[in-house]
Amino acid sequence: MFSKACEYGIKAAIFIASNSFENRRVSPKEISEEIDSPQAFTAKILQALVKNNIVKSVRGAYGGFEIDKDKIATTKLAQIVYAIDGDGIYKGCGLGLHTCDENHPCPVHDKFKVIRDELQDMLGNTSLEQLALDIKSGVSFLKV
Amino acid sequence: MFSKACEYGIKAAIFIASNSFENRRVSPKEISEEIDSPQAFTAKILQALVKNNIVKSVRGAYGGFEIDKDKIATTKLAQIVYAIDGDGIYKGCGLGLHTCDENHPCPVHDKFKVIRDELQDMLGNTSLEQLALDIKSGVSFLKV
DNA sequence: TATAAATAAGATAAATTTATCCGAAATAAA
DNA sequence: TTTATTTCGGATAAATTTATCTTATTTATA
Ligand code: FES
Ligand code: FES
Repeated sequence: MFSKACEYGIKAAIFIASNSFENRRVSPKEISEEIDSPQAFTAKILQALVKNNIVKSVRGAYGGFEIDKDKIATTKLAQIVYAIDGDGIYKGCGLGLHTCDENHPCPVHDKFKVIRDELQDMLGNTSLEQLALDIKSGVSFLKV
Repeated sequence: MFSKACEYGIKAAIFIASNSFENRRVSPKEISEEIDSPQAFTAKILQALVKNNIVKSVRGAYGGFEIDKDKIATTKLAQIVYAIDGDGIYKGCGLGLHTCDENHPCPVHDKFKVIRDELQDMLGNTSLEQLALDIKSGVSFLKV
C-alpha cells in the first residue's frame, strides 16, 4: 500500500510526536530503534519531513527532532503520506492508466474510487495527535 | 496499490476473457498491445496465471491464451491479485509490523482494517465477467 | 515426418527502491 | 574560540522489481 519509506516516515512522526508531548527531542538513532527501521535511511526520510515542514529539526549539541504541540494536533496522516509517496495513491488509476478519468475509466474505476476516496478521507481525518496518544497510553505499538 | 505485474495481470485477464466470449484465442503480442504493456514481461505474468489455473494456454500452431466461459463468470479479481501479489494487501500490517494482530495493533490498525476489508470484499465480489463485459461494450478501457 | 507457429523457461539487464557511508555544516557549552 | 554533538547532503551500494533476450518445448498441419 505505502512504500517502506512512507511506513517509516509515519512511524517516525508518531514517535517524535509522542515525545514532543513531554518536550523531549529525539535523535535518528533513538527513532530508528523505537520504530525498528534502518537508521541512515530513516534519517533521509526525516529530512523530507523537515523540508515539508512536518517535523522540526534542531542541529548541533542537544539537538534532535521535535514537533510543535499545536502542530501535532493539526497535522494529518495525509500530509505525511503526501510528503513521501505523493498523491498517486489518491489520484492515480488503480490499473495504471496514465490518468484516472471518469470519462475514460479503467475496468475497476467505479469500485476502486469508492475505496480510494475512503482511504483519502481516513488519512485526511486522522491526526498525528490521536495516533501518538495511543502509543503513549500503550494501546498501539510501533514495532514487532 | 498493486504491483505493475499485478496491473498487467488483471488487464491481461480481462482482455483474454473478453475475447474468449467469442472463442478467440489471443497471443502475448496482441495482449501486450491491447493493454499497453511490455510483451516479454507480460508473457511471464501470463505464465503465473496459467500455473494458478486462471487462464488456459494452448501451445503450438493456432494456440494462444483463453479462459473457459464458465470460468470467466466464477473467477474473481481476488484470485488474480492473490496469484501475483499474494495476500499481503489483505493480511499485512499497513505500517509494516511483522504481523497484523488485533492484540498488538499498529497505530493505524483500526482505521486501516476497515479499508482493507472493504478492498478485500470488493476484489472477492468482482468477477472477471463484469469487467470483461464492460470492455466489450465500450464502457471501460484497458489502455491510455 | 518435416515445418511452422506458438507458449515455456531460464539467463540477463535495466530501473527503482531501499539502505549505507562519509564528510560538511550548524549549534551549544566549556 | 575550541570542542563535542548533532543534523544535512551527496555519493555509493544492495536488494527488489520491472523488463528483455535467447533457446527450448509443444502442437497443428502440410
Ligand atoms: S481510471 Fe482506473 S481507477 Fe480511475
Ligand atoms: S497491525 Fe498494522 S494494520 Fe493491523
